[in-house]
Amino acid sequence: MKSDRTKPEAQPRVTILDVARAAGVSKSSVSRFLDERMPKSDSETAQRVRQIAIDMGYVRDVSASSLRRGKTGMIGVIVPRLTDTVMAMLYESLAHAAARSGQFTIVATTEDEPGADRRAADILLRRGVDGLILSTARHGEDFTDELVDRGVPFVLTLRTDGKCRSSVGDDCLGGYLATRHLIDLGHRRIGLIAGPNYASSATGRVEGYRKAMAEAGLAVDPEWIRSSTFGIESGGEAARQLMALKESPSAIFAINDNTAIGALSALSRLGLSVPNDISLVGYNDIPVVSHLPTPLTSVKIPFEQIATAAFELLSSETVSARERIRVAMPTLIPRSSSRPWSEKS
Amino acid sequence: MKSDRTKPEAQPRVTILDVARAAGVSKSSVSRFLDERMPKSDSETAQRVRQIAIDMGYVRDVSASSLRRGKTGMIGVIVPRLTDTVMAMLYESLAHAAARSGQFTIVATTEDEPGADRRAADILLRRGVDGLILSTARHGEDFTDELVDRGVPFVLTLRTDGKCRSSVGDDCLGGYLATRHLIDLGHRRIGLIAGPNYASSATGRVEGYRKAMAEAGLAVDPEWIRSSTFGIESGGEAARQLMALKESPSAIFAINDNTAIGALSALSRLGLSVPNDISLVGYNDIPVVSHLPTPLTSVKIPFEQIATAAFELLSSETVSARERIRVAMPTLIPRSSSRPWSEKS
DNA sequence: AACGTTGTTGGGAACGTTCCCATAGTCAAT
DNA sequence: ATTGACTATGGGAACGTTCCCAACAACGTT
Repeated sequence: MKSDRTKPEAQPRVTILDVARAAGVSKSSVSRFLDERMPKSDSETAQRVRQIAIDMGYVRDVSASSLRRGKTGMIGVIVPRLTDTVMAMLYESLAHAAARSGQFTIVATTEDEPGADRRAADILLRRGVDGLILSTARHGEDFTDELVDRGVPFVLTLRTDGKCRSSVGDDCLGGYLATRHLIDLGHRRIGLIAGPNYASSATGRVEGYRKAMAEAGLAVDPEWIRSSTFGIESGGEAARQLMALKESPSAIFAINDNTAIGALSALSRLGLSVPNDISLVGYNDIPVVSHLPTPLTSVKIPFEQIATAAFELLSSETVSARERIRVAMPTLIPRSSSRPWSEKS
Repeated sequence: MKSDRTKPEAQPRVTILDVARAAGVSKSSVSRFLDERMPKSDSETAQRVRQIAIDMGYVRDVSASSLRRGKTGMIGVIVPRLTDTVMAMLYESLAHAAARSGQFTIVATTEDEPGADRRAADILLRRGVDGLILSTARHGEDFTDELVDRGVPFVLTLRTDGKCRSSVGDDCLGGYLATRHLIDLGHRRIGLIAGPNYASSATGRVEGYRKAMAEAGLAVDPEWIRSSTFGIESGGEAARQLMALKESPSAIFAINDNTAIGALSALSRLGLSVPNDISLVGYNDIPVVSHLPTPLTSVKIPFEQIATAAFELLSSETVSARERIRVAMPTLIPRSSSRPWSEKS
């Protein structure tokens, strides 16, 4: 009970006034010298004052600064959940990008529930964020209109609505690359574990799939396309359905790594081997998939690049229609889960 | 180019003064009526003023409020990384717990690098957090002393240094349960993929392992214990080393699910089947492990409970020595990766 | 009727910073 | 020497809220 290792009394704060007094200049000057927004100012005194501030242990009070400036330097990020590694990767990249421009991100989650993004945005805006980055865009929702009306700067990422400023991966290309890879390996009957159709990331990849199939002159049986919720369980269910078809596919392209993992598990439980009996390709290249017993072929998304572009879009005053949606190129990473196929086997 | 869907001019803010004017009372009264910290106040006028505030779309300016109150209502959380699902689960639980007490969490990551927690704490403190929750405690580091000196309230979580306020899982019990489970199944030679010895979570589980082995009268060959970095790759390497022993183990307890996944992969590549040739138990019960081709037996940690306790510790003025370290009970979740063993096979 | 006790109210001064503006200083060109 | 055009400086007023305190009202007790 005697020496509780927390909470002695806090030291009194060193203010800009203390620094001013110590340096023999006015608070206004100190404020100017310490203003990170104007790069020049390195006169004789400026440097001296800055050094004194450091020596005295001065740290700017963000509350006071934000109050006066009308900006907090915080950007709100909305993701479905952080326990989805893809979203965690995105968020970490966004946090890095923010730090690079002297800003800071705070995050709120929606669990992918329909109305939750509005609530999340509200919480973040109450906290005083200067802008929002949303990865929860849904086709046919007017939530973004509300943000526009309120004058809140925002950018969509990973998923776009096709209208608002967005920084996304080229999902169509990614879907094409994945499917094309399987076609090149000799597969003809390729199943698709699609995503929910409210997400542009999912529909884009489906589009890429169709494009690759069409280009190869392969007809797509509608039965080959099964939707999912992006979840592992859901991917397993879709895989089971695909394998229950009279002419089951020899390869499956899963809309993301989660559904691919679910599929892997379901296939294994059906006594099917990946890649001997069936090839499998995922999407996102989350760390775990390269370390599975059968390392998964997947499509890598350049998150850092997407995050950087998102911040550029967020901070630019106006953006031409052409540049409103920034698209980053994905890369296919071939691994053991996909292998050549010949029809006779 | 014409209708850029972001940035019209922002509306002028509704202040407490506007509300006061509209309601015909003083700003002081409005401030009091809207103060969430005092629950009582529901006089006639109080309710009327509150309603007017809502109708006018008033939202409190956190910067001004924080400046005056000297508190921001933000708690900083430091984790190694969010792309580790365990840490993401922890953070989400902490975020929930914070929301329940009207607070908000912001997060910074360290990548588990030695000095990075100090930097992360600095960033968060500059942002004005009222306190810190650290999951990066290391044995034999004096970083926490610095926080104590500066008068910053903080709590350790998941990992403890044994001195400061902490909210952790009972790692010794968890390690015991996992090992005991394998012993009960008939295993006698049980390998351990330990963690880095700077983390109390890892050393606690090792302790539990030793306890269970000792209790069963089983000698522990030092060769059976391999350290790791908590990473997938590292778990695979440890598993390979274990299986290279002249008398290789019939079961492996991995310090966390990541190393278990790495082990699973390595074993599979050695042509060994889990659980037929060897049993495997992980720790943390991250979502993916229950959906692997061989669902993994794991130990579940009550994150919500740990998060709640962390906030209680953070906000309580004084804490008796006995209650300084709060310990939550883990639960073993048996799945297919562990099965009975008899020596003759 | 005078007294404390309790509760509610509004005026005004903080909180620490930034920004506007007026003043003073420097230099070059007239 | 006077003007003009800059640049560096400090005083003071914001920013929106909370908190202190004094004023007042309402009540029951002596």
